[in-house]
Amino acid sequence: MENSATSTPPVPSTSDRILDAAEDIFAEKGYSATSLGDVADRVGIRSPSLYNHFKNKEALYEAVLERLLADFSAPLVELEGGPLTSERVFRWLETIVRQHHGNPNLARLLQHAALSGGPHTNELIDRLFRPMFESGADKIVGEGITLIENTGLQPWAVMAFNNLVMSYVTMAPMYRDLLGQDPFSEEALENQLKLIKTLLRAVFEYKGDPPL
Amino acid sequence: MENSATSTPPVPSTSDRILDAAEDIFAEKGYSATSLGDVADRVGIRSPSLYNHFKNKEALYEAVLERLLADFSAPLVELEGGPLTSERVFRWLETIVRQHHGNPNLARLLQHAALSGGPHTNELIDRLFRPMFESGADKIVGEGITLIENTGLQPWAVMAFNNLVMSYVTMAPMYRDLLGQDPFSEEALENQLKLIKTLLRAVFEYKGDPPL
DNA sequence: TTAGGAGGCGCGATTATTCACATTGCCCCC
DNA sequence: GGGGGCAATGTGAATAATCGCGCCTCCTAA
Repeated sequence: MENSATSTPPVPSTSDRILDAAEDIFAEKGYSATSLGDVADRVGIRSPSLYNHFKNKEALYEAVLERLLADFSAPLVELEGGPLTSERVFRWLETIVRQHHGNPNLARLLQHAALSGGPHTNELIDRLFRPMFESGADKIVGEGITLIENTGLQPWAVMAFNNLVMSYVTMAPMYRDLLGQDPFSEEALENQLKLIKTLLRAVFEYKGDPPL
Repeated sequence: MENSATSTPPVPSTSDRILDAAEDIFAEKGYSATSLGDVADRVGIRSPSLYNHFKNKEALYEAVLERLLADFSAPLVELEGGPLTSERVFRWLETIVRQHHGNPNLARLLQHAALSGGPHTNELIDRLFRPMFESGADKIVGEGITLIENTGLQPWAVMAFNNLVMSYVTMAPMYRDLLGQDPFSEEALENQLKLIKTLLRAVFEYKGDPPL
């Protein structure tokens, strides 16, 4: 009871510290290039001690995935249901942007999985993206969105906006180099939100098919 | 002289076959997770034989990068210079889309580099993206593009459209699963081009800042 | 006293790299 | 034309490092 509700950081357990370290390293190097020695080093223990907390490397990876998926799913459920106004869509995108901005590791892990495979890749894709195509997110209609409605590009557009958000964090070093700004600063967040908002607005307001 | 100009495939040299195999595997697994044994296996030789053609693993990686950069730079130089009309911008984007569609390996390698580092990462970023910010591609003005002009988001928009293109191929497995279509089919290419064209048109025509 | 958790040791597999060696094709000179 | 180098290119064996992982011992807190 000495560390349950005393101060703000409640002294994370060893298991949690292992999860934290593993998440960072898996996200950086991908599953197969990650060595348990590196994970143990960051925690400050020896690699055989990891086996007191997780069955093996794959189980550790699985636990990392599970925790990330839980963290990212939570704030999105409250946005489900109800009519899909343009404002709702933007709030949904803004939530996702802020999530990935706060913790880039899920996007990085997913990108590694998409490139190289690794355990549970299909399950990861399923649990992250199926909801978007089932709970109505692909039915963005009712406000006169000419862009998507009659071109059959709805799912493509959904994927595109998602990629826009996720590739921003997986390509963070590029942004750092080329824009000369910490891509995870508050200022950069605002810029990305402004751009996405503008793009989204352009899409919602765009009508017709004038000659290019 | 017996195989100089006989048939269409001019019997690639061993070095070229090594480059082909290495490119695929580096692009899939990234630098550190790629084993020279895998490369040699795909070529059909033993791994020590690789050292007859390349000094070491890093030199092989370097050669792969060099060849890819040369291939991708070539079709883009002819689009440089001249006034930046919306049509030019779209043709430029279309060229990039078709390039990455034809060979996804550069995008994949760059994504690995952005995530995990590896040799020559900074040089790779430089040579791929600096031209876009120097030769005038960031000065998309003159047609009344309200979106970009006065918001300071120009480079952000350039990066966004690039990410749109590149993340499509790095996320190809996702597209295959979720859209139920081979992401590298002609049909998928047309869909992606249509979406990008539409987005770009929306951006070019969008003016003003009505309330969201 | 007891059980959980950390460390030390080490096995077996894989990796990049080196080296000694076999084989091949080619040029040159007798 | 035959044969002696010779460079190019392949091979298997060997090395040192690293990896995942199992085993066993010891410490310590309840």
